[in-house]
Amino acid sequence: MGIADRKEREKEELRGLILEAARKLFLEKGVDKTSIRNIADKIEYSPGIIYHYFRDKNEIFHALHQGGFQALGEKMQVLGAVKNPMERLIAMGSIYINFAMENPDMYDLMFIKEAPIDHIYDSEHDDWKEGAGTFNFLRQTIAQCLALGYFQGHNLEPLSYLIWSAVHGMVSLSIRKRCEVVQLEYRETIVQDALEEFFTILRRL
Amino acid sequence: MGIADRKEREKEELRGLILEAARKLFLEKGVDKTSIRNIADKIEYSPGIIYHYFRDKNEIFHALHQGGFQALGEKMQVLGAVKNPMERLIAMGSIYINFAMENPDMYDLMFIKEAPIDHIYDSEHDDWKEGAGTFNFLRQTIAQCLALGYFQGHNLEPLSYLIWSAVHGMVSLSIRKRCEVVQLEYRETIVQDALEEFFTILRRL
DNA sequence: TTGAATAATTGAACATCGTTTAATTACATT
DNA sequence: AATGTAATTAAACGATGTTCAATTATTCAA
Repeated sequence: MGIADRKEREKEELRGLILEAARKLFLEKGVDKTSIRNIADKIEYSPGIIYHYFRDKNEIFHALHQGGFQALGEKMQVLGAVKNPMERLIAMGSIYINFAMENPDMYDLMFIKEAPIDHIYDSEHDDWKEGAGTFNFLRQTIAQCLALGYFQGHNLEPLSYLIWSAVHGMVSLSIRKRCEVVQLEYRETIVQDALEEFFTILRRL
Repeated sequence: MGIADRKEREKEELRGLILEAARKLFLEKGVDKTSIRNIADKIEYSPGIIYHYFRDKNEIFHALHQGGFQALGEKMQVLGAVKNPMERLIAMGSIYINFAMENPDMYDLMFIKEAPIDHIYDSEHDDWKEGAGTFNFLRQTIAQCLALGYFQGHNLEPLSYLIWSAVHGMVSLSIRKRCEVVQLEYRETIVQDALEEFFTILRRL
């Protein structure tokens, strides 16, 4: 049935339009200030139509946050060239932090916001695939570090979580504007500087 | 003027009632699901009255979040007894994490949510006093560690931010439900275990 | 080509939200 | 008791996410 196919294609097309409009508005104004009616206005459809393509607002931003993981994953590609796992771990930290600081709204959506993670708990398979992939990559690299004798006396899983926590902490405190507590002369570069401290520590372990 | 005094007292009393009702609802349901009308219902007044005591919803939760810092500060009191700054730093980490895990909604309000920090930027003195006090205490302790020869080759301000980031990262990832990426057998105790890893690292520096 | 069936799309409505304001009630003072 | 002031309310405004009956567009069979 060629007609059914075209229908299918058109349906996908509108879905894409919705996502694209949502993405633009989201990057301009953030999740909370992007309303269903905003999106509908942008694509020149009525608000109701959106609910024929997405269960709710959360599902739209879940789809967008997948795009964020795609982008982060692509940035991580270059790490394939770094053979030494310790160097790779350090490069990974830099890429992660850069991504977060360059795309604060997207990072917020991916790692800080309650949405779109809420959505996952209601759906059938309630694991967070996007995050799991990224964390697996981190864990693998750290496992290789351990195998080479780095981080002696440390345990893989908690150490991985700690390292993730450290970089996440730096950027999330910055993104959520808790950095005014840092002395003025350090404030602007505090995330980068703290990251350097962290690298120094990791290299000594 | 005794009457004016009583008026003043009654006004304070109602303000207290609003805050108390807001606090209860907030601890039950979180910030977002606590509405002005909910609070008004609880104290059996009309919603409008709240705006004679608080500029907006944000100001109410700013007041509540101050209470959170008070509570955290009180828990930190015991640290006065710990003379060695390194031990004190470690104890501080435990208290911080315990507070966060025992009062996740309050921690969220204090360190993760956009509100009530937004509110501060609009007000005249745009610094975050509550957070600054806590961070100062951390910085002081780390400064004493440095003075005793710990953490050689590290810089006070970035190191302080890093240490804060690490503990904040652990609890905030947990509170915002990013822990499903951790392997199941470690998941339940991952924050405590990662904290132990962190202590091990700090002690070796 | 026409009529019936199916799908896509809309517009209006619902409940809720934070917030504002004019009107009303309660109270203190003269 | 009348007046003036402060406390309180009810109603409204413009949003929000979401649902649903009604409408329009499209496809299929006769």
